[in-house]
Amino acid sequence: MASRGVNKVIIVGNLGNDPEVRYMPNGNAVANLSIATSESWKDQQGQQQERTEWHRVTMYRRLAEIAGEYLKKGSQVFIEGKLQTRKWQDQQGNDRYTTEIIADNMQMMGGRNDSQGQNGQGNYQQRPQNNQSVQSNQSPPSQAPQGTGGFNQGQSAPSNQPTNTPKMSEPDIDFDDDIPF
Amino acid sequence: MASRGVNKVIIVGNLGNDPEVRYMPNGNAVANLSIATSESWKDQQGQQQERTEWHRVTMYRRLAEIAGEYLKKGSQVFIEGKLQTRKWQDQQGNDRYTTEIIADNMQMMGGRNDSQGQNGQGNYQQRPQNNQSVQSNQSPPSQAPQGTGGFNQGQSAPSNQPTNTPKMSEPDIDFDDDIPF
Amino acid sequence: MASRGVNKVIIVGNLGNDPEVRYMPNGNAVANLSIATSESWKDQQGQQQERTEWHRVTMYRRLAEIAGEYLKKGSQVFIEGKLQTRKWQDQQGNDRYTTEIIADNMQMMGGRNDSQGQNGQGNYQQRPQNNQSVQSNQSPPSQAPQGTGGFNQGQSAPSNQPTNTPKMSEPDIDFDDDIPF
Amino acid sequence: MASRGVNKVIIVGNLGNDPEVRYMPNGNAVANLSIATSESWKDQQGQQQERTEWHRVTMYRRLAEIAGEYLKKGSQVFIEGKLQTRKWQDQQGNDRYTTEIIADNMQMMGGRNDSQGQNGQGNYQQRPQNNQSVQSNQSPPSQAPQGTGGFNQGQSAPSNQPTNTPKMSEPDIDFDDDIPF
DNA sequence: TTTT
DNA sequence: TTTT
Repeated sequence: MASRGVNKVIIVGNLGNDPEVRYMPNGNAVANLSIATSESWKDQQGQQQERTEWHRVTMYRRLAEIAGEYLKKGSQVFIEGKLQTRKWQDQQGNDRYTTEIIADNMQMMGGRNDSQGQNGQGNYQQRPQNNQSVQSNQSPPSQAPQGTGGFNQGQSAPSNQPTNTPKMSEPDIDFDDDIPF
Repeated sequence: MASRGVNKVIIVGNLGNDPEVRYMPNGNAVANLSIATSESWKDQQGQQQERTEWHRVTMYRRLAEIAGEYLKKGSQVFIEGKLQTRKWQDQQGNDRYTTEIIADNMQMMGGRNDSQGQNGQGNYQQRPQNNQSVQSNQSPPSQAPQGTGGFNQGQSAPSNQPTNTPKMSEPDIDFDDDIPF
Repeated sequence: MASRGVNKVIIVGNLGNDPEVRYMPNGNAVANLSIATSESWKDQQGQQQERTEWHRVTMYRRLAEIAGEYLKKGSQVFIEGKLQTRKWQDQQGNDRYTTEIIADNMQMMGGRNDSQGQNGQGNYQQRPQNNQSVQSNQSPPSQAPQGTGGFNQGQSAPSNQPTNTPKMSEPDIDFDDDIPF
Repeated sequence: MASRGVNKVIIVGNLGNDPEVRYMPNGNAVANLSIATSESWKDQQGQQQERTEWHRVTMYRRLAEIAGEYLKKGSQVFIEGKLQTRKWQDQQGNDRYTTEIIADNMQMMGGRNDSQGQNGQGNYQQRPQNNQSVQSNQSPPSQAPQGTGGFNQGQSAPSNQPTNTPKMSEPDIDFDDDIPF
């Protein structure tokens, strides 16, 4: 109910690979995504520079299933979650630490990146089957006072379907053995 | 379950007045807070400038009760929520709009950092009695999927449908005359 | 340099109309966008409910120009900015208040919404001419567009010094009659 | 100017130790902070559970100096920044990765809410030496402590304790053996 | 109306 | 290692 602190991460980036979805013994899904965000700037010499940051994102349950179904390599996605560093042992028995973003909210961007119908986009939040987690942002209309309604609500409609998303950077190959991420 | 879009606000500021707490017919608490954030900068003349922004924040249920109990004029607080503009009519019958931050997460600041006693500070998130809304950030160890099955729901979660969503919103009557904020 | 408080808004939504871009006497661009975010949930009766929230977003300088060039009705966009409520007088001389999101960072989603090549997407932030980094939250009164001319305009904001900051943003003339948004 | 993606972290937590401040050859300060955020919940058995997450935070220049001057073990602070994972080699020559939060905005919490004196609190953001505004998300390589001296390393540096940090940044001597964080 |  |  009460905790001390805020631990929030928000990223908008592209998947370097298709999501990896596994299932727990209890049937819950777990998805691992590798998402890239990049920033570019000019250095002192006026040279354009770019740096790509790869984020390891983990999702559970329904969110994991949705990711596995709608996201793929190259997909652009908005992720909201928290940071979590877990400890593990490598083959030599050394302690290792891997930091991941545990997602609790996801918004697929750009609709179709494979150009078809319209869909495959939307905001999904953790919404445990029993009644756990979740997020409030979208929670019911909390106080929803509205009333009339009126205009504009049509909502605007998005569009952006034809997203020919990209090759993205780096093949992102490898990620071998010992590397936690 | 799914929504399109992200609507998030994060502020850290000070209360301009003690929280105003009211109770709905159904017994739920509603709190209204006026929170200031300010920024300062130097203008071209090198003059120090400052601008204060006042935010109208609304909280419901448990969060409202906690605010009423622990916050007061001058308190520094971290608020996370969403924007919501509601329409109302002024005395002349004109449509008016007021934008508020509907909070779903609160972190009282200012614990003792000067090493003395301790006090009421901590992070509180919407955690409806029935089991609605809420936020995930703090949700149980969300990563913790494995294992059993159900668990986790402990607090964290909310479940979105069984949301006894509420009438909540209460007409929001009152708020006097003409001033929206 | 130092300010008290944090005032941050993050939304991902769709434009309800094409951006409205105007130019200040000093040549700086100002763009007004109407962006929708929506959330859906099931009420107690199990009925699917939806609520759309419309956000008024204002951008300055370079960001405004980019918005005018690449965004259109329906475009999905990520916006980061701060809340700002400005006071104005309606025709009856009554005080009115309108809350806007002053954007300092924008990320066009979904690449092409018109289906062509790949592009038209990317993250743009307020970035002073000298080419530093920037962001507005704390930045000087990023909204501060007006005034002279010159500098900083690069994009909206930053620079913390030469900001001819302002007495708030432009009168915001125009916007018709009575409706604040 | 333009980048693809958003990489943002927001935490509110307490320092586990006094900040470690070092200076680069070029005179720029670099601070390493270890900040804890915790969440609590009840497990299936109704047992109160708690999990603490430790975040490694790195700041540069002015922000680093302010942190060194005003923060200390136990201080509560709001941090906004971006995630950055740097690669380094351990003694066995294995690749290791450490994820840090490169801060570009800081708000010291805990001013007096109990009405007494006043103190060192406030929001400080990255503000390049030339005195512009700044922020890092998009900012150029904000970590890029320009100037000479091996700049950019700026970023890697830190390590707050056991970091066998890497070549990257600065000598970054010390920091023991194998543990990255 | 807060805070610095 | 913090904090509650």
